[in-house]
Amino acid sequence: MPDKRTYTISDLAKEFGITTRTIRFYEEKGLVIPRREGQKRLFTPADRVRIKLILRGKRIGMTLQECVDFIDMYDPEHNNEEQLHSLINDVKQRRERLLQQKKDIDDMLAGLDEVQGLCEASLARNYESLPNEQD
Amino acid sequence: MPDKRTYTISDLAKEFGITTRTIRFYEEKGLVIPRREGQKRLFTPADRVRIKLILRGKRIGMTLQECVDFIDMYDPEHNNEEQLHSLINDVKQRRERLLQQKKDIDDMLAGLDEVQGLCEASLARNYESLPNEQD
DNA sequence: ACTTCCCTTTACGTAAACGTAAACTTATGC
DNA sequence: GCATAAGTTTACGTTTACGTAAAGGGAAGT
Repeated sequence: MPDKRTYTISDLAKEFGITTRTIRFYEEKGLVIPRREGQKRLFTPADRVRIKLILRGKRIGMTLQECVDFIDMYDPEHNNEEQLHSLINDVKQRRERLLQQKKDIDDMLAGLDEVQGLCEASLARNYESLPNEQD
Repeated sequence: MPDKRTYTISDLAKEFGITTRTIRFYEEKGLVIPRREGQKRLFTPADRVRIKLILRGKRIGMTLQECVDFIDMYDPEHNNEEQLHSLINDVKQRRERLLQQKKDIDDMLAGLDEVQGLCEASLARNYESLPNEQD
């Protein structure tokens, strides 16, 4: 049977390290649509996943709208051939951008290695020129 | 001899696909400090590289300030041991974040593959059910 | 001299993504 | 019965990263 668990707003806020305000803001934007129990919001596991995906997108610099667009590629509202080709095209562009980002990251990681190397070398030189127990 | 080439603001704007306003904004923020010839800005290759690095940082969602901080890790203002250790620590945290981002990207790429697969399968099914020349 | 560019400064405007405060309701513990 | 905690709505504030005029200077072409 399907997962019937529900979450309160602060459950999710705590889990993801965001504020309740943020989650309400996402609802305002239509990013999540929790049910209500009286006035209180009740989030489903599906909502939870959406938030997770949004935060993932944000980590690599996507706007909220881009996050939504990305997520929406999954649930198929693509009935006709036209839409399918369009979607494939979107996928292609997304992929290229992601690959560029990956390249950027690798370049930066290489930079970090270099910096760290210089630092450690500099520290080693310091110790060398200082008296130690073997003296 | 060092590269003595210079660039105008629109040279760089064109090269990087940004507006002159953006470059002036970066100067306002101290991100680049071009020389002046009269009133006009003259950018050096070093400025050009800085802009390039800034744009790279932005592509993976860094703020301008984070870009600057990142770039500044290269030119060593780290004299004493204290600063060196601090810098190494920064490097460590940066690296972890970059690795997380890389993981996020790989997850998304996998998602894209899946979506594309579904699209193509759907398209294939369409052709299957349509009359063709062999009929 | 006049237009056409490219450059400049100053300054107000804007979209995104929340932060923050105020004012109020609803269940829970003591 | 009253405080405390967690929830709610409404609404104005804030930061970042520029966009977009407005108003003008200086050189180059015709």
